Amino acid sequence: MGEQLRLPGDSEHFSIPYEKLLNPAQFTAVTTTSGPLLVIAGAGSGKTRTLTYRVARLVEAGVEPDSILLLTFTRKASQEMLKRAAALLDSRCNKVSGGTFHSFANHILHRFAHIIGFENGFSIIDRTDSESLINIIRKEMGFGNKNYSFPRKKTLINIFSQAINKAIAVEDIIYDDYFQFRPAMEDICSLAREYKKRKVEHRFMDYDDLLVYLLAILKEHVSIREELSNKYQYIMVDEYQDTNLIQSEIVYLLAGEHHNIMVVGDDSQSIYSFRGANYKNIINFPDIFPNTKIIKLEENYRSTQTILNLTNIIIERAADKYSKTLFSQNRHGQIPILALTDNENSQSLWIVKQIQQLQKKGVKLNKIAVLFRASFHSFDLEIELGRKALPFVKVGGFKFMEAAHIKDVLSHLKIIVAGLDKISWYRILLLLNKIGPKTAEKIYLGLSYAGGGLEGFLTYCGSHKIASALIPLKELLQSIAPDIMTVDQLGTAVINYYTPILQARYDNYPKRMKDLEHLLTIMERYDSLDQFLTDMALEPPNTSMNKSMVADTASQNDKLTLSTIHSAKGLEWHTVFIIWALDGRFPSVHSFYNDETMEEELRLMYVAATRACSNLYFSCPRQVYDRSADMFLNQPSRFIDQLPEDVLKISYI
DNA sequence: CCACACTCATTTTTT
DNA sequence: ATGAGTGTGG
Repeated sequence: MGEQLRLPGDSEHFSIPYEKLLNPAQFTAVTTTSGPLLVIAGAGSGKTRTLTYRVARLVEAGVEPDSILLLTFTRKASQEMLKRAAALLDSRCNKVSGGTFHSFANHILHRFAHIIGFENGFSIIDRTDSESLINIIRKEMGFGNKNYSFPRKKTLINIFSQAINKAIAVEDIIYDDYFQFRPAMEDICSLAREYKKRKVEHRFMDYDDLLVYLLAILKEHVSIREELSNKYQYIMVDEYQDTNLIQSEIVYLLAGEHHNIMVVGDDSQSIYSFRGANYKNIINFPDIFPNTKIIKLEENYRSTQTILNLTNIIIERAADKYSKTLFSQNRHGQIPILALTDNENSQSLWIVKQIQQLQKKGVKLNKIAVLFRASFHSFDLEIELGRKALPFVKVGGFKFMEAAHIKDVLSHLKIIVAGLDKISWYRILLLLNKIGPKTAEKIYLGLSYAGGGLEGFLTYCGSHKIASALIPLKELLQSIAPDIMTVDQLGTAVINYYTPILQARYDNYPKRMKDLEHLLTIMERYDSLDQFLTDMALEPPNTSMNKSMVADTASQNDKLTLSTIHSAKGLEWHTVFIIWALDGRFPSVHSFYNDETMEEELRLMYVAATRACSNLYFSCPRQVYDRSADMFLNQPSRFIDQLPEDVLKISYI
């Protein structure tokens, strides 16, 4: 265990001077290539750097690139790391297997789909699709019309998803966390069963299914598990604190044959429990893999010591953690400031003023970020920024792929690939005049009776009234030849057809039209419609502007960032503003009576504050009334309240 | 019976 | 900016 990989040459023959370029802890992490390894990487401690060098090291030592598996939180992260590794060493690093758990699962399941009963493949449905399907079923089964309250579709999918990701029965989730829906328990459970059944019938997989089926295959088919484990001889998992139970089991089985498994993470930065992430995975890792070597990276290369003094205090209050204290060589810096303002708007104005002053001092806008707990927290600020013509990009919150008009266009494309996709047919049909839910159901039944797909639909004839309503759609689908047309030709055809509908439905259609043009430019890069749709479900672009596609002029790149804290994970800025640092907003009132949720809010504040390199500001209005909780919020966030003057300065605006 | 226009409420975080 | 619920009119 812990023995170093020795291959022809040994260390003096490595072309990269690892020892010189890394600090001692990083160097040990990079050169410990066999056996289980847990790296606790504090914020800004060079985690990405360590992973990158480790990939290069393995490849340089002669390991086949595609037998290295690098699992990351976003595909962007893995591409970035492999790109950097390739720049360090050579292009072999680009052949390393990598991606998110979900994209990896998709890749494997594609190969073994027949084993789990998906002989004809499957398509991936995103969260909104799941919601629509649940809603369709709910209406069919007549739930929600009774005298007790029934959860809305968002809540339902949350319940189902938590049940799966935490391996808890739906009944128990309701009993523990959704007490108000206990009268509807029976209905909810049968809805859950029906949802599961319906997904199989339609060959749909939601995000959770990807992981569940992968785990099932690994568990039940020893030969496949061994084959995969032998193929992926070196496994690395980034952001391990945000994995859930299923993911940790997948990792365990994949590493089963060799235990060459390195996980990197920071239990203090676990912020995804709402989707089943469990920071205990990282705490328990050494128990699951005996003889785990543990390395802590504690030197911070990002922030000044004045910022770390504050963040260390914040995280000290966390109950259960690998204790670590970050330190920086950068001793001097400005003490973080908490600004108390009269109300929400004066908070926005204060932020704008600070940003303008920073600009005068020569700080570029793209070095500044405003972070917040929930995406609607920035609405007022967005208006003020607009007034002062300060350009910004917003990350997180409402997503490009979830906008109604994008989903509309995608639905038309989906029925070309999967002719019986009920979710998409519904969506398309409801766009037409004279067609509501009932008629849509009728048409759907008719076209599936006729064999489904384009042909089924084209041969379907309903009553006169229905037939005339369907004429434009039939014309579109008649003109489409999926085998001959390119992906963007198909997209163009659909968008041309959809444009009049868009104009009739939305006052702001020019803006939405631009989004559709953007969608087309993405489609141009694909030569398989199926692949395009899969990627849109698995790795949707999360801002409406894709940086790599815009010419890199200085002015276009120099924008302020507005971001949810979740979306800011792993990033850093010269100056960071954390707005709404108000007790009740952050932490949110929803977490007041739940210790575990409160702990997570604390970690979230830690993540936010550790994004800052030089300047860190908090702000909050002195008092606001919260209607839903029926209380006045008038205390700064408990995570930064009552701190000594030399750690946090308070400023009354 | 069914579509549609209108109202009101409601928003944590996301692969 | 959407979703659910309600009343009207076809």
